Amino acid sequence: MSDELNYVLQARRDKLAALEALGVAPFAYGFAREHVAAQCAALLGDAEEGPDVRLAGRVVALRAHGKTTFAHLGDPSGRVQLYFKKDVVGEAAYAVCELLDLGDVIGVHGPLFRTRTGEVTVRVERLELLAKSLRPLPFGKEEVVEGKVVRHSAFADGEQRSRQRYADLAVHPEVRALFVARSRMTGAVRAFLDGLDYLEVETPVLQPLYGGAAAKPFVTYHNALDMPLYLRIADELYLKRLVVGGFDRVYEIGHDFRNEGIDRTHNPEFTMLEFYEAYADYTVMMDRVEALLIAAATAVRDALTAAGLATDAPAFDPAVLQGPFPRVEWLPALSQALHVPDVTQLGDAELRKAAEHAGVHGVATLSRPKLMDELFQHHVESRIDRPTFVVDYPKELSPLAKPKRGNPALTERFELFAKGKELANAFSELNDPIDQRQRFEAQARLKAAGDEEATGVDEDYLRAMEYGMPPMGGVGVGMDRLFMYLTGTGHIRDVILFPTMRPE
RNA sequence: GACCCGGUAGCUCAGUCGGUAGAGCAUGCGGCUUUUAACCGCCAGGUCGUGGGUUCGAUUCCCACCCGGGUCACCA
Repeated sequence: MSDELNYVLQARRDKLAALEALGVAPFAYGFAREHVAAQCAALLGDAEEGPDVRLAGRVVALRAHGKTTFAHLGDPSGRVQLYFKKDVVGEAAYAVCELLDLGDVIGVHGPLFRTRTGEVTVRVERLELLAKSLRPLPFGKEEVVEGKVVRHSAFADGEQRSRQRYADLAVHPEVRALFVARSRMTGAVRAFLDGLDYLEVETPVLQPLYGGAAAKPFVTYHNALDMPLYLRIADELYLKRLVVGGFDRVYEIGHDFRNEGIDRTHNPEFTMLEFYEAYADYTVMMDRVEALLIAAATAVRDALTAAGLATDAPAFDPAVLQGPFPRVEWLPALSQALHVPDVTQLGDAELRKAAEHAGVHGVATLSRPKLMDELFQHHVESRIDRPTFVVDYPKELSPLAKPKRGNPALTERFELFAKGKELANAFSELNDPIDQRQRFEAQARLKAAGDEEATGVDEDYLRAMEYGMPPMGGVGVGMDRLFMYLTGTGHIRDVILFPTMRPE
């Protein structure tokens, strides 16, 4: 696509000049809006003629008939039809009307009435151009078939919709509604945690050491300090420092950054919720996660319903909105899936055979715990549909969790799965500084051996822990993926306003 | 990283078994004072992703690259 002034763009420039010749300022400073589109139906009621309204928004449909013009004005609340009649608005204003384009931002003033076909309409008496659109928005034509909006020649190129999200939003009310729902979801999560006396905090994005997860970081450089800094891969270690300091319940919603591939479930920067609660173990956190998910689902459902977008997405599913969610234990669930009494009693050969049968790649090189993890993913996780807690992971798979009371081979850890995808991960958090140091040192050895995802020893964090860290439960929830799940969205790009993309 | 698919007008797409391309909508002009995918008529609009090769001739065939999508691999 050329950015040069082609004939379409040139036509808009010509109209701009024509408007200026008429003495119309094409870019205004403001407008005293008094109503929104969605109010109009109620204001008119059953009457044929209604009160005056003052509306502002974008011209989203335009049908000129000579000395009469119909248009639709779109604003955040919806859309309403406009009727311009030369006899009503006058010669001068009608001349402006004839220079309107799809996409122009205008303000109108006039009484409501009902057209012959029954549509609530503004009989425009005054028209103000607020911003001339010099580049055509990719509006598709719409028709209503059996109550549903059918869009023709739509703006369908997913790449361009992501790159030019402003245009995507401008022409797709349902995309706006989706992102409103996302904001409502975040708001509901905040309200939920605030209601439990959690404190929302902000911790460093730029960190001298990265940790709290296994991932490759982004590296940047601070000139004045003359040192590299890492963009955080997790919030965990700073939030737990705050619990040491006496903030018993803290949470943060912010971006983490991981220098990995981009696909339908991965964006290099993504929104993570982490929350930590002193004196709570993982069973308490399970209750929190369940209530939080229900609050999030309710908010999404309400927002989509308000926008007229009721769907069969999980946010509308009673099994999601009510709970309690089933809880299954990791080892028994795997044993049952493999039809064996106890998966831990299987020999290495049997495990490998089972893994191979499940389609796992590189079976020969995998350790026992990793084999079992692969089998679990294939046979259990991927088949979980309704939200389900999986609890008590093998110790080898959960280096950051405390051992399970009464069974040190397991850890007090749970993950929440739904539709085969992980929605939350949580532990009874490790608070033993001696154990923690050993784990850091193991990581440091891996890093020294070339593991890019291993972290180093965080001496400052150990110092904090040595002062005495209360026992606590901690949870991480990927907000993008949670929202994808609740709305049934298949691509993370579609739930992030400006996803990371290569420049054009 | 591997493999597969795609990139043609402002938008959505068709097409050329190799002879520099079409449709619908949008745009422009004319008509129309209750239309709603408005309608009727006319006109215009394209370095066919980029670079190279083969060829008398490439948008079409070949190679490389760029961008996007998908599958797989990798992955707290």
